[in-house]
Amino acid sequence: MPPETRARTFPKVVIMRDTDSEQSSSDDEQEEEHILEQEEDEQVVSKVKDEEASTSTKRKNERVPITISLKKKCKVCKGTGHEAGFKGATYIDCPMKPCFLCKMPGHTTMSCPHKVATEHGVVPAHRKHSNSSLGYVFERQLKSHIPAVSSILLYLTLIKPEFVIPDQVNCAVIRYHSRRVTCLEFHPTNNNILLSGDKKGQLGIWDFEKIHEKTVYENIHGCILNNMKFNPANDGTVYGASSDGTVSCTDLETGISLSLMNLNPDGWQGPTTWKMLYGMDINTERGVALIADNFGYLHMVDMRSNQVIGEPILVHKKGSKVVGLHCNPLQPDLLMSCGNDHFARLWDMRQLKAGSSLCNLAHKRVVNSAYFSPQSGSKILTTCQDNRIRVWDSIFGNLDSPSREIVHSHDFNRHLTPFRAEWDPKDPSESLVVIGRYISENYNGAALHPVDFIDISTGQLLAEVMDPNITTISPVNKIHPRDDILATGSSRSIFIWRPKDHFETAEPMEENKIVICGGTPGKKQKSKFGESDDDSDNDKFTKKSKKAKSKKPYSKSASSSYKK
DNA sequence: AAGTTATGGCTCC
DNA sequence: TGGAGCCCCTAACT
Repeated sequence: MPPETRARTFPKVVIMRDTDSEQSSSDDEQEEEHILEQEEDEQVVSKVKDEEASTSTKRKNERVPITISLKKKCKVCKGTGHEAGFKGATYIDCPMKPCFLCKMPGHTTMSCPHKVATEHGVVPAHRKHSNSSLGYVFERQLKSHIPAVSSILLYLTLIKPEFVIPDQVNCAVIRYHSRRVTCLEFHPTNNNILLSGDKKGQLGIWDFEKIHEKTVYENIHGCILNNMKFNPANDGTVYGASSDGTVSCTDLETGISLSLMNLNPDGWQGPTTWKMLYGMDINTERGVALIADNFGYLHMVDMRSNQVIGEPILVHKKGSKVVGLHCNPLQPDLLMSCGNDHFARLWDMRQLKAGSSLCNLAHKRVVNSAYFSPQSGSKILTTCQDNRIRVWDSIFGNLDSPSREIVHSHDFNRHLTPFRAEWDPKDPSESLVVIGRYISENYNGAALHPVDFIDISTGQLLAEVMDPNITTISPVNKIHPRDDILATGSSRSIFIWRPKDHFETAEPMEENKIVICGGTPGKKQKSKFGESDDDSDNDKFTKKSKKAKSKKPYSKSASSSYKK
């Protein structure tokens, strides 16, 4: 499928704004004065209009002293002469602050070299070939697992497959959850089932083919469901790690849940003692669930006996949150953790004790996620709050510094679920990655937050998918393990995306399927999504859009923009 | 319909 | 090492 070029409309707008803001922000004093004068003029005209039109001629001469107090004041730096904030759908940065995107001083987001980048800013690798301790420990074992795979992978990396980007919303459940979505997981064997967790601790199960088949289990956790994982031995149950300090094992059919671990048996004793669980993964070989808390500790639960194993192990700075755990897909004894101490760390499960990490990957800020590549397990992908995605091309190479740093806007507002770059598990070249974008784009006058597809071998932005109906930020994304499907969690809603092809080749003008759930309809969503809100009451949870017309926004134009 | 709130991390002392 | 105060693109509620 030939890649499309990006719609020209909004970069144009951006560039014009860009020029404006550049002038006002970076010119020398002389010019600045001139600009201020202009601004004052504008202000005065309106002021004069408002006040006394009759004396306007007389006032004209007194303009300068009056208007000084009317100068634009920046709400960010409180300085004068410029203003930060939205101008329509375009956000104008405060020029006194470092770039909001790349964090470097001297320019704003608008003029950032990493913005509107077909190639995001990429720091190239220094390719030293030193052997890490990890190499010694795991290389032989791991490599013996994948001799054929690795050579094929090398080949495929050189000859990249055509990426298939799910760029159009196929169906959605609006206001499905009562709080923002925190995690998504596709069912390991049933292609149509998507699980979702939310900030309240609820677990949603949705069959997105039979879109009305959806359930929410409300009583499994008391607050944020941070991570979910399926038990490979039994895909009828799912494990959950929650900020309520418990690990759950839930039967998907019945919703009956076991609590495998409770770190707060004595209830609430204040914030200094309350334990929360974040990172989680399953070590299949050992039959254990690994869970990490907000005090820096790793816990283990035996999945057969449902008993806690051993004592918690300090894996990150004491008192810091461990937000991510991942077992290597080919060598489950190789574990990676990441957290608020600005590190991602590699561990050997066979000798797991405080301070015994094989390797520590330094980051500038909190690491939201750290994943091994899904097929060979030999690459590492991390998402850090310094607005950079980091890639290590080989765990056997030099791990002192990443192979690439890709600048990408995901430095998140505290009220959002942390962004995590996620691999496409189907991509044999292990280079396609999806991540939601925090910063908005002016898209035909609307500020939208796209979901980005990035080629992490080059840093290239392959596609940015968006939909005029999704006005909220989409921090949670997951690519289907077998189908060309993207699932997005945005605020309380969930969206399923498929490639344009799907709509063209499927039965003509396939109906888009939108289910609107209960709760007070948000203003925005009401107008954007509903044909009307009326009949949502009869079918207290569900609603289906009836006409292709009403889904116009979904059917063309706005969904995607490819870059070559 | 402006104001409120839930919140996390960073910086500064 | 701990707490107060700050913070730039939230979203949903009153």
